[in-house]
Amino acid sequence: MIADAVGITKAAIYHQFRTKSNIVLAVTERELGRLAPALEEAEAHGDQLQARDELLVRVIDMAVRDRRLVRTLQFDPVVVRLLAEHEPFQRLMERLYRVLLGDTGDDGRIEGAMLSGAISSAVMHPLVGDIDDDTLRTKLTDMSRRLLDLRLDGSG
Amino acid sequence: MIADAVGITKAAIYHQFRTKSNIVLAVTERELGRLAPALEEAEAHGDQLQARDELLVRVIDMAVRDRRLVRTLQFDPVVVRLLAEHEPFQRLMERLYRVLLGDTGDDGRIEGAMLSGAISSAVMHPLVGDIDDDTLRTKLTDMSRRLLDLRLDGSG
Amino acid sequence: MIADAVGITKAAIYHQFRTKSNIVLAVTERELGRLAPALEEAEAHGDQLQARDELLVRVIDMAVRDRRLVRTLQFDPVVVRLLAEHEPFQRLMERLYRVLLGDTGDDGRIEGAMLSGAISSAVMHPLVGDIDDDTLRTKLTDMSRRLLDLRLDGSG
Amino acid sequence: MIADAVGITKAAIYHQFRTKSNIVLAVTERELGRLAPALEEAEAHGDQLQARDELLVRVIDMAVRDRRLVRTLQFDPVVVRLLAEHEPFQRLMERLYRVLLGDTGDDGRIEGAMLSGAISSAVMHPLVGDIDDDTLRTKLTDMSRRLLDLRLDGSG
DNA sequence: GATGAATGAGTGTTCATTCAT
DNA sequence: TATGAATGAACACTCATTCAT
Repeated sequence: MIADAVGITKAAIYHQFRTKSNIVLAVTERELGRLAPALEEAEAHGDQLQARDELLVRVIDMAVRDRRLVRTLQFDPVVVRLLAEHEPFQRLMERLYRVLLGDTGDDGRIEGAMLSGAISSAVMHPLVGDIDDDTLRTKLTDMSRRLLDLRLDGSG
Repeated sequence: MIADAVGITKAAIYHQFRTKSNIVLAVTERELGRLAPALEEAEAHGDQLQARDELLVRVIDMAVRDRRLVRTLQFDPVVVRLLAEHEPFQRLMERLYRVLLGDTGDDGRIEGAMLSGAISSAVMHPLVGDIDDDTLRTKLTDMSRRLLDLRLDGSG
Repeated sequence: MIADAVGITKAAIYHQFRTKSNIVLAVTERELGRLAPALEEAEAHGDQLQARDELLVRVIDMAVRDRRLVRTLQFDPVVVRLLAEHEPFQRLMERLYRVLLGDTGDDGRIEGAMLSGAISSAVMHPLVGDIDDDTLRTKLTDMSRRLLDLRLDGSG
Repeated sequence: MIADAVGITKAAIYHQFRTKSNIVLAVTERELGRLAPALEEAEAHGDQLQARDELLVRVIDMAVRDRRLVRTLQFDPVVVRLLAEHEPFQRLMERLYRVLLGDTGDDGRIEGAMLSGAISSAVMHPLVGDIDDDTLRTKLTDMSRRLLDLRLDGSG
């Protein structure tokens, strides 16, 4: 499917990436890399709510825009297992969760999983196709804030 | 895979279930059927928060106990498509969401998707294996309540 | 399929007929046995055209009435091979052809095959479904006579 | 079976032909394509008996040479159904019958079915194996002419 | 750097048959 | 007599991967 979509032969792909895993890792790295600036910014500004919220918005934005990518990263069993064993990816996710959840220790794992599961499930839901991107983004941000108990009542 | 795991021949499975779909539906029906009593109870007691919360607790309980089932129902692409076309299952899920989310109209779809995505992702997360069931249940209930804005502060 | 159609279990059938071949042979014998009287009559009256024609009419009649049986006997590869190895069936067919074709020696084989092939193909043709039985019978008799060069111009 | 017979793997076949249908269609097209010149010639020379007879001879020739092909095209239930739904094949057969039978309207269907059934049954008959190709061809041509009432008594 | 051809291992499914009860 | 459960062997088809060119 990948080869067909790209318009070259399977063998050509195997020339570039020795295995399917490599393709997955390459794509994942490239896409998640786009979150890096916002992540670094947030890490620099430590505990400020606004920085965390900013990052959350970016994550949701990416999920809403690249629904198919999200579906694959989150739900394709082969991909999931692969990424779970790929340290660089795991480190990135840990940093992401630490910032978003405010350094909640080991429990962060659960909250992180819930957050990403919630967002991914929402954007890939078949019936969500009708909803326009803006409404979806707003709704998702709203609920994610609630899930994270991220209250932006004036302060920052 | 199923046949190998069970230790019988493929043909023996096909003797019991005429198609793979039938296997999936049989398992799903059996497991989700267990939620029926709590669901009916909640529906009978209408808008009471306590009934909704009770149902939420049951759902989380089931997810924590049967992690692999949840993973399959929620994420296996074949299973997901099959269930999406199976009316009885769809009706059950709709009833479930209507009670849990308090009849929030069309938006309920997003919230429902987020809730189930959050719970499923949490229980199937590879790193959640270390966490004991009780902690996981508590944490999940807590966050789900927040996500649903289900506040049980005295009234019911 | 047979078991379902008859409304009993496969195992019950295997109790009566030890193999599928036996079922086929039993059915074939029963159905083709119905041609026996006309065949014996024709054999008794030797070279008379009328007797041969009478038999031809019976054969076509049976083919038109029992289209599905004909299709199976003539075209199901398993059945064909089975019957080709079953002496009693072969003997019956030989007698049939000898009478119909007027003892044409070894060449009778070809003519016999052509005759039965022609009739069977005609009755099982998908587009022949629209044609009413009488028209079909007439047409078939007509053409079969031509094929056999069976001219009934007054004499007998 | 095909893969085993050819001595390569099943997957190799699927590399060349995406489905079994494709194999069937490819073979059919290649073989029946050989009749095209004679068919066009006959169509050009309209109602002349000689052109029709020439085509008949070609058809019989092909059937005698490629007995196994004929058996499959005519009698394999899967192949038959497939070809019945393949328009190009249906169009070719219609043209063939129209020329051979002299445009006999709807009745042509029965005659066409009888002709092809007769020829196919003859060449695939197990006991016809002993008869040499020339004798078979002659006999078949002779009887087919009779069936079609194609008398070549001088005129053309 | 790319291609076409091939492969092993699997998946979903059917079918003729067997066997303990 | 009949049944339910099981089986081996096949079949149509897919997928990740390899390799000679």
